[in-house]
Amino acid sequence: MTAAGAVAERRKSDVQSLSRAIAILHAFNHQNPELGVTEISKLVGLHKSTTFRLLSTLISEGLVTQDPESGRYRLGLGMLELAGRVQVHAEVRQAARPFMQPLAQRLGATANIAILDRGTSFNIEQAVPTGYLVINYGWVGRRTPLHATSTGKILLAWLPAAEIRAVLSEPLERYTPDTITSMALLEQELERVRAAGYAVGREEYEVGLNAIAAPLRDATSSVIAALSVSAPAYRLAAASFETVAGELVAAATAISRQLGYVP
Amino acid sequence: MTAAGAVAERRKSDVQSLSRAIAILHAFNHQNPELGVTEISKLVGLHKSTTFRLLSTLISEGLVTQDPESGRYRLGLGMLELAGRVQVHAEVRQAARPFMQPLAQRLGATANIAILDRGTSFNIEQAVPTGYLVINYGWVGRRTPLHATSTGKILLAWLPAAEIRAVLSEPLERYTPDTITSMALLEQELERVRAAGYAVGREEYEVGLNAIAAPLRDATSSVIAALSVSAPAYRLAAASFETVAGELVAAATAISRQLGYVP
DNA sequence: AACTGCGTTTCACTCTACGGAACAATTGAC
DNA sequence: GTCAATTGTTCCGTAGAGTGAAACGCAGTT
Repeated sequence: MTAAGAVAERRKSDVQSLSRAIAILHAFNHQNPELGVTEISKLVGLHKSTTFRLLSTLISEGLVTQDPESGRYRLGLGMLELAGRVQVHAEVRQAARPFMQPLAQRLGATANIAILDRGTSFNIEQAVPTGYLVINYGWVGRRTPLHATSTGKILLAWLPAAEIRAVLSEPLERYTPDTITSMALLEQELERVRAAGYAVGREEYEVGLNAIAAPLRDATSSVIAALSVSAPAYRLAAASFETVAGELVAAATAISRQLGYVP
Repeated sequence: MTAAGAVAERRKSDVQSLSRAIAILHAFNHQNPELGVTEISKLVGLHKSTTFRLLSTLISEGLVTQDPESGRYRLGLGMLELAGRVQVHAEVRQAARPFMQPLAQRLGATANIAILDRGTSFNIEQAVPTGYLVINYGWVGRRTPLHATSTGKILLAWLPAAEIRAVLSEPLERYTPDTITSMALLEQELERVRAAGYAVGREEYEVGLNAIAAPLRDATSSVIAALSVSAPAYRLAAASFETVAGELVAAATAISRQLGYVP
């Protein structure tokens, strides 16, 4: 495992300076939204001078901005501009959108859509309910571990057994006391998910956060994404899991139909 | 004016390969969400071989994906991942968010927040009403011209006269028959905006699309962003402008208060 | 079958990106 | 107040990384 943010091992066909620049971009995360040149150069493992030159270029292209007072760096608006043009899984997002806000509103929970990408559950769409102070905003673009989230379980459950093991090659990391860290237990859990048609996450990724997820299927009946609702445990309590799951599965099925799925 | 997507003139301190790679990223836009190597190389003005190498690197870093069948390229999920970490104007976005969806819902219009960036009105946040088929989704990250949009007028109106002229150095482009293309008329319009406290866009950017915008102010009373609602002209008709503006200004004031503004 | 387009690979050359060193400007310690 | 240790930034000679011409294999047309 390479250090977080460090420039990855270079494939010889790759353009070095570009790989390094992207490593710099990845140095900015939710813990470090603002960094200095020296700080970045240490994180990424580059010479200070090289880091500075790459940063300067990123600035003149708008992908990074510099605070004029502190001199520190942040990701810039150009990033948003480019992200708005991402069309990946546009069909799913478009089909799901009309259903998500009403679902979130009625359940008083944050609704998310996640897909399987590079061995993680990747959130591509979100809707939040209005009128609540405690909501999980800003999950679009975030990756979450497959074994510790309800969406992850959905994305795993209908995969061929061989692929499941391939995806979970690394040991299952523990995030909370309730995280499933044993492969055997996880396989039992996935079996339950397949039988029930939905997955539950009981404070397995963050303490105090519960979630339920259901599969989104396309015309070939394959599971292509997971629709989830999540909320603080006191609002999405274990007692209500079954009724919430009913509504969630109904919404997921409606979206799947839009995608050509015939039950 | 350089051709759209073409690699900009290079500042000698910039890292060439990186600037070129970002030019490639910008070749993907809403008209061209999917491109081939040759196509990109022509758009950006680079050798096909160079384009290919840069694209390969962008792929291995996740910023671009390639359709395995067609072999064509698109922007990848890594773009979303990085965009989710953009913290620019986070205070405004956070303060505005709780007000936007309800506002959008009650008015049956799309709500947007835009800031002034690089001589354009840049959308940084959006909320859409549920229950409508015709809505303008996906405007986050989009730039719109200052002289042809309601948000643009707001962002201009309270700027020092010198800065207004600096920002509008280029001739005012026409987008629809109703676009204001004369500087004199625009200045009259801005005077009206200052007097009324809100701005109107009457099919000046897209035919059939109306919008109203109001200023968001911070603790120093400066206008830092614009809050707008927009909808098809038949839903947001001229007759309702005044009442809608009332609600909009009320919401904008409430958000401004969150930002420390004291009226 | 020849042709034209595509995405991809190879390779020798040269220009470009690199990193050591020095810069001015802050910051913090004493 | 001074000194030392940072910071972000600039300069420059060198080496190696990135470049672009050419050719590749493969589809789809003509």
